[in-house]
Amino acid sequence: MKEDEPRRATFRAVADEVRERIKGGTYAPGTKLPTEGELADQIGTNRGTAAQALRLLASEGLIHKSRRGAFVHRIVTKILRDSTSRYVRARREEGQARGAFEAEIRGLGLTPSSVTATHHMQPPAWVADLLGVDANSVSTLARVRRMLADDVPVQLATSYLPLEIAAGTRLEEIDTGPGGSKSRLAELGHAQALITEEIEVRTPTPEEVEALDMAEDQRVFEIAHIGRTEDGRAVEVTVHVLPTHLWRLSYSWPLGPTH
Amino acid sequence: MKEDEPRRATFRAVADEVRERIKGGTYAPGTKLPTEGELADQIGTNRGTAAQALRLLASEGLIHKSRRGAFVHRIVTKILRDSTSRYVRARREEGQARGAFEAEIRGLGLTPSSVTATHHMQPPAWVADLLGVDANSVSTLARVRRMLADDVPVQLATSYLPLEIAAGTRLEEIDTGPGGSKSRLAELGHAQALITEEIEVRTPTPEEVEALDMAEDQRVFEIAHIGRTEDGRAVEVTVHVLPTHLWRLSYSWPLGPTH
DNA sequence: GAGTGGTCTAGACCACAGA
DNA sequence: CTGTGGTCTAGACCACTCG
Repeated sequence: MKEDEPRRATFRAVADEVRERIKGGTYAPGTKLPTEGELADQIGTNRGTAAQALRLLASEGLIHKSRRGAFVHRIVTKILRDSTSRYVRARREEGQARGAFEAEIRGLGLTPSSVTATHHMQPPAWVADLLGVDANSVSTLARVRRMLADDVPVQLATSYLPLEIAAGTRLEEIDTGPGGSKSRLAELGHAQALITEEIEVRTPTPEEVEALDMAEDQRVFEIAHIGRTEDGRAVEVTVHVLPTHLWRLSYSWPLGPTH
Repeated sequence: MKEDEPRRATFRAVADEVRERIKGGTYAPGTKLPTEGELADQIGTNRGTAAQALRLLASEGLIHKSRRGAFVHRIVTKILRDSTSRYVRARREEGQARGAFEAEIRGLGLTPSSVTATHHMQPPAWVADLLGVDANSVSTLARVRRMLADDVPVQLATSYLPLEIAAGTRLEEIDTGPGGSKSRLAELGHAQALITEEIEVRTPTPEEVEALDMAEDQRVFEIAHIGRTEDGRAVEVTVHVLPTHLWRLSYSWPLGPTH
């Protein structure tokens, strides 16, 4: 025998077991799981090991822990963010007013909601650099959104727009109207022609843990979305933060001749 | 006082401290860190807590643990994978022969290398479905690659090509020649016109933990890359697996009129 | 006040790698 | 053989939430 299995650690085996039950439907979404103590008794180990198993599942986003106990996460499927088509007008109108996000959530049979706030603020240095505005003064309008699906927070997004463009326009209002901010920018003479998105995965900040109701050892996508006009000037920078266990991202593009 | 800080857990504080030293350069890449026992003594706690701190850093990909101790990871920067431009001919030739990957790694001053193998194999069901081949027989050519940067494994990729297209061609060979498999497919009358990439983040499988030399609680990007011809037929499916702590992804695309 | 998870302590045994 | 991390045990105290 060439392969001697190194023995599956107890906490991993327990996690595997519970994971199967969740994916198999034995534990439905929203169900309360056994407490750490109960689980420890059931599997004949101590609380520390049971806790380790649950922590593993929580870090994967399968379960949600609170002071009241551990529960199967209410959203088990992944939401698709089709980045390429979500800014196309026809697509945005499918889901009505608030745009691409609503369509994405309704597509799963969930109910979207969101809270938006706007501020005038000093932008992060890298954003100021991109937008060509002053990094040391209040030079941008920030549109901050928190989005939910069936009351589960699923995304945070902050858009930065140069105040010299956005000040006093409908972009300052909570509802930017049909087509959203991209349409308003276009009307103001700043139609976007090229989009770039850069994606990283990292651990959430304490604020994100709070706002997205997640565990510190989960991960988020940080998507830096940059909109540029025909002449190459960046007129919008949006930072999207999404728990990785809730989303799939999709991109499509045409490929020119390869030879 | 409205905000009473809930006290930073010891293991998090220790992790913060070590993280700072790594990012600040006090601990250079490749340096050996204190052992769990030493660390515990230094901070006046026990081994379990020190281990918890190091485990946190390892899960972030900042350090690498082995039986010989914990070391600062040899690659601290993130490698940029510019998905949109990496398949453009001009870009691929910058880095020479093996294509986009070489350019990405050399751009960071690292030395790329890779190992490739090819097999005839039965494809996963979803791949068979996309390619329109039989899921229950040996219907695809699989090109399996393991890529390294300065001897650190950084990516696994498996390409599936329909055997009816690839059998007996240069696509079966280890080196597919200038321009890579996309160019060979084009020469065979299957030029790709539309690319789709779908991205998820998940925990690595045991095989990936082994092949990528990572910890079980780190994360990988799984990128499903699909190449379609002008008439919409999928002729190539490649699954890329990349540790999230080593890569940034970038996509760009033109935006049509928004109003 | 009782239940629950978050964290810490102070031990223990094991497998594996290097000397 | 020795040092190291991987894991487990069996306790403990705390803060928060609920009834």
